[in-house]
Amino acid sequence: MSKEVRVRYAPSPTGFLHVGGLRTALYNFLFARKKQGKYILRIEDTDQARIVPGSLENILQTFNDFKLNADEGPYWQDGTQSRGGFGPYSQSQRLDIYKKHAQELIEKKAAYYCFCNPARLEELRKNQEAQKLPPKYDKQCLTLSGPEIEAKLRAGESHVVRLNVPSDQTIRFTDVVHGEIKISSNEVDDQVLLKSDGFPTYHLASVVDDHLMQITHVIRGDEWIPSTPKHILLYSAFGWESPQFAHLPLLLSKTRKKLSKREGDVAVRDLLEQGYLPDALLNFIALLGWNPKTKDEIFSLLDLIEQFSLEKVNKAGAVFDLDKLDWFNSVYIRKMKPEELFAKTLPYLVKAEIPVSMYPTEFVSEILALEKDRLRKLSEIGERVMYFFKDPTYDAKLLIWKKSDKQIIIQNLEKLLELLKTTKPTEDNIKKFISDNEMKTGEVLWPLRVALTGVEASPGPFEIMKAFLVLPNGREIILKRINSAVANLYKI
RNA sequence: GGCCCUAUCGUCUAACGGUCAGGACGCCAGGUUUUCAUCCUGGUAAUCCGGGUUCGAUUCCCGGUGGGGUCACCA
Repeated sequence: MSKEVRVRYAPSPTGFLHVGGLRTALYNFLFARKKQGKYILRIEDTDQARIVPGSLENILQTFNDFKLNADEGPYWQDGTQSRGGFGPYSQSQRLDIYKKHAQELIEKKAAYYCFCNPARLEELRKNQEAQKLPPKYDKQCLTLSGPEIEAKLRAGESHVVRLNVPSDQTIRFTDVVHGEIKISSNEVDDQVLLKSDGFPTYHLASVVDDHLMQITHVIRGDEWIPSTPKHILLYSAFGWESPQFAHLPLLLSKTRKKLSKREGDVAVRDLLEQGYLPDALLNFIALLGWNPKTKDEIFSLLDLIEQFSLEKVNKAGAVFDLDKLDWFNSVYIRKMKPEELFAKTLPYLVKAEIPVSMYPTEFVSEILALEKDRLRKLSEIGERVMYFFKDPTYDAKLLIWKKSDKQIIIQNLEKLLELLKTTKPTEDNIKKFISDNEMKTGEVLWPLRVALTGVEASPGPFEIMKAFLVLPNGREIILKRINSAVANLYKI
């Protein structure tokens, strides 16, 4: 019986969640669910200067939107409280734990006090760069004697605690996705573990927490590979067993650079605001760097859990391509139930300043049903349906179908107006009218559609009229628009 | 620059060492439609290069090249 799988996603509250972070969280979540283990959310707020107020709430809100809720971690919308038996889950509330462990490392000679000031470190680095050497701390403070250290500490000198990296060792670990990775310890810097403000750096905090929280698999981005040796060193200094590491291929921008918060459109919140559906985004993102080797590509969260395995994660970075996301999104929009489409689209109609509340629900539902197959993002809805709410303005030449004759178009529309005085504008009636008068369908339906919409591409005229007829004054609107089309035609 | 990771269509990717190198998005063409979208048909397009190993390399090994990441008292 192997022990329970425990994984974590550990964001720092320094800004909005971006798609790379979302994917890392998703893989952690999927792996935990697949293995019937626990998914833990831990907040890495050890850099006081970089904390952005409100970003924690924002991150929690975003996960909630995706239904990627953690089994343990801070409560949603309340980062100060924890649930789960390994809390607190915010590192800023675990300072004494890190201090204690740093102390332990010092006693074991695996770490040491360093009193060097920033100016000296800066100079050291400059010299090394000038000599084309890799910048590393020179272990000067390691030569300090016990009494010297005592005196400095008593005098309250500012200090940090550094990892004492041994020389000439090969540090190796087996990565679940990359296989064996090895690095010479000579490449590893004496990393600061405890900062002068008493806060730990990522390296100390994450190793201590991962151990204390009994994390079995560390699933994180590839950018962490170079610092993993430091973590391995820490685990062995403490005498702890290392968790399994799985480093995920990076998500790249179109320019093949690591996706960063500074680049537009990668903030998950922005994508949601543009009307990408959480399920579509999750589906798309899941397939970036992993795939279940099936023919189908449409997966619900449940499907993903069932299919997921770390062994199928690829090694090379993947470009985040909006085109394919658009396609996924349109697939998910088409699958939506009418009520759901209505609810999710409403905010976008309001944003487009369409006075939805002044119209019958049935009317709005009707027009949404018409646009459903055509939408790629919910944010497009406003401009697409505007003609239902506002008489269109358009170039009258658009009314003339292909190379047909203007006079014929005018004639046809006038005859149609005559008919509609006494007949309902339904598909059956108009089709009968067209065949009775031996008209070319294009010479009636095209101008009719343009008269109603003013645009080159839209749903068909019958469907549009059917929607209008839901309105008490629908018939008048239809007649008015045809009339004005005829008037416009006379002017050209 | 050092170190590390990586390499199949434009993009996401599939292929026990033996396939006409497959699928999806995009794009193009055709069909359906008054138009658009949906839907259906078809098409376009890839194994980075050079050495090995092997009867046989996309696949294994080495080198090169390209790309990326990382070198903080940030994560």
